[in-house]
Amino acid sequence: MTTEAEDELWSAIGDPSRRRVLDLLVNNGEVSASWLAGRVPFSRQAVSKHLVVLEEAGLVSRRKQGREVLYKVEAGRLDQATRAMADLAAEWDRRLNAIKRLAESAYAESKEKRGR
Amino acid sequence: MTTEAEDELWSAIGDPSRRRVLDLLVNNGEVSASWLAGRVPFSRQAVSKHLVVLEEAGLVSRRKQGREVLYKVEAGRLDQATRAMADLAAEWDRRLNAIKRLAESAYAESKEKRGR
DNA sequence: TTGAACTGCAACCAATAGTAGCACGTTTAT
DNA sequence: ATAAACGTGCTACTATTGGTTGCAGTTCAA
Repeated sequence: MTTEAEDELWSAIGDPSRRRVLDLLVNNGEVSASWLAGRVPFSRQAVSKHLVVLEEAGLVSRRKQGREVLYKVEAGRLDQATRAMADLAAEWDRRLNAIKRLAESAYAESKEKRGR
Repeated sequence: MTTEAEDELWSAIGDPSRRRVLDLLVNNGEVSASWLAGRVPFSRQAVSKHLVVLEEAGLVSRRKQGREVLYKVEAGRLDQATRAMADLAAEWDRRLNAIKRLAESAYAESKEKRGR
């Protein structure tokens, strides 16, 4: 279930700081590291490092324009990532509900025995 | 959007090792740290530390029985966590699709102009 | 009662998120 | 044309944290 490639996606998105950066990119299109740094409680260098990680995970791409570098979200890859997240969530839900039903039927059975 | 309490959930689930531990707990009910350590590529102490984090995030609870300590998933809290994950994924999807539609209509417009 | 199993605690190591400072390239203004 | 200003990247440094080993304390069983 937890493959290595998916782990890269998870740890990219799992980090709170990177999630903030990603969220800013999703909502603002194509922007620079400095612009992002102005909207986030840590330095430009930290933003830049996170962008490297996100780029290695394929979640963002860069484009140099003059003296600045613009970053944007790779929609397809992010879609794949959110799908994986939703899948795991659904899988856990499924298991937990199965266990819950087991517990309820066990309770009903014991109740029946007590009543006998 | 990204509150502090939710960040605790995310970084709890975002870590690959913790996700493996959680997955084992979801699939096996109530088990001990040593049992978990036997099914995971790191030591019992590492498992134990992860369980502390998961417990502080409210995702698991502990129960002492004789000389061993049994852990189990707190279904309600995990449900809340997976819901938050799905919500963020949906939100990103929504934004990306909106942007995609914008781009397509802009393309159609430029095409129309070129054809004129 | 002696030994084995399970846990918790402390010390230590390695990786990484964060910082600050400097050097380099590009734009802009005088 | 040249200097100032802006944006970026690189390096060194610190702090946090995931991981390890070793040891001591409990509980169960022979």
